[in-house]
Amino acid sequence: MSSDSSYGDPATRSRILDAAWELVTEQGGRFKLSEVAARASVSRQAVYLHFGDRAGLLVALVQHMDDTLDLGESLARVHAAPDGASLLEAAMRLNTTFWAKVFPVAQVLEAAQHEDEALGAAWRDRMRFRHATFRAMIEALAERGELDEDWSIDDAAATLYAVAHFDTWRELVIELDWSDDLYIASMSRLLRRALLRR
Amino acid sequence: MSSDSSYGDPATRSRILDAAWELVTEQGGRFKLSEVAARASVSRQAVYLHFGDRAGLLVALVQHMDDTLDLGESLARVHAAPDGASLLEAAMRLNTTFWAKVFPVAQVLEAAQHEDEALGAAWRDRMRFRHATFRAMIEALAERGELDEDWSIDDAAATLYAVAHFDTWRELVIELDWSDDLYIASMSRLLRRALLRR
DNA sequence: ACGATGGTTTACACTGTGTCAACTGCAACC
DNA sequence: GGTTGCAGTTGACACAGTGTAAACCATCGT
Repeated sequence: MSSDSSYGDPATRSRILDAAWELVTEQGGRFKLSEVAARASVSRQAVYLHFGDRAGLLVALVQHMDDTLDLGESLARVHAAPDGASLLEAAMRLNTTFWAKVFPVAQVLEAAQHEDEALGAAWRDRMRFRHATFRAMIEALAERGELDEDWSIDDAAATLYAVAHFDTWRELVIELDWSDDLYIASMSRLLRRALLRR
Repeated sequence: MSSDSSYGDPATRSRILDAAWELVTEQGGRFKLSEVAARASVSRQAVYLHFGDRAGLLVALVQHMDDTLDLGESLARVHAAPDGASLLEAAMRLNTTFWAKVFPVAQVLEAAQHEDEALGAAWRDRMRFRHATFRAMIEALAERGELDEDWSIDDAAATLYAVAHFDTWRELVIELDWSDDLYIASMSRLLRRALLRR
């Protein structure tokens, strides 16, 4: 059972987490806990002491994902955009750098979320946070009168969130080998035309 | 290794496949081959004889996915739409019924595609087919002069494909609990405004 | 000197995958 | 009618990876 959330030396915990991150990046979901331990120069049991079990480690990885990326600052810059079109473009630029950084891990976590209760909850929680930030953007647009009246705030926010989600990015940038610029250009064109008042 | 593609009685093979489909629907990726065998009233070894290994079974499931859904007819109806807006709406209607049917299985397959070479190839192949059908729609729009000149055919097709992909649908309909109608309305509004000439 | 804390080492039980070999049941076929 | 061959069964086994348990060691604060 995914036990103790805080146990032992934080430094050790962090080394295990980093090792796990690397291994997931390299091998996807097939990584073994013994490998994680070896990579972190720690016994396999230390992993169990810190994270309880495999799922517990993955849950910790979800947190780690956001911690390494200080989104606060970047988001502030997005919100500073002068008009709707450039706000959407800035959002898509942040989006692609975000996914580029976390994508190997995000892929595994999203896949594994249905195998474990706690992991699913942690992942959904992060996604709710994302949804909220996109909603804030839509609200800003609406307040400035830039959101087209065809859209309700709820629907626009959800649509933006869903379209900016992981898989869409992965299909375009990874599978179809799009450049960041092409992704940013196409997605912001899509969103600008769809959401903004003409 | 994922051996013989054709061995033994097709009826037995089909029963195993159906059993696997059911179990994936119920339990996601956690299903055991022994359960599949039991459900199909067949020995566990029969599963190995027919599909080689776990991955081989999943690959067969990918095919099974499209076989059970005769898309040809539905696609013809979509293409019969009189104008761009109704074509996009019909496409999104087909899209939501399609994903609704296959989503538990698609979820597992998409997640597992990175664990196995052959499975990944099979899945990518199906997705390439999807991409091609969406591209055909964009080409039809372009020929009728309904595609806005802001878009190249390639970019429009890829964007449409990516936006209509599995995850976007899942986030909206499953996670946010949208109705089919709301999905269809929002997505076709998004696409109509973004892609069609004003 | 002492006990608590953080970690190691060794050992083991359990589950699910994949493989093997020997056997059965049932056709079709000369 | 016996032979051949295919489809599937049965039972046994090796192997990997997860998770648990107990005994042990090192170090630090008091």
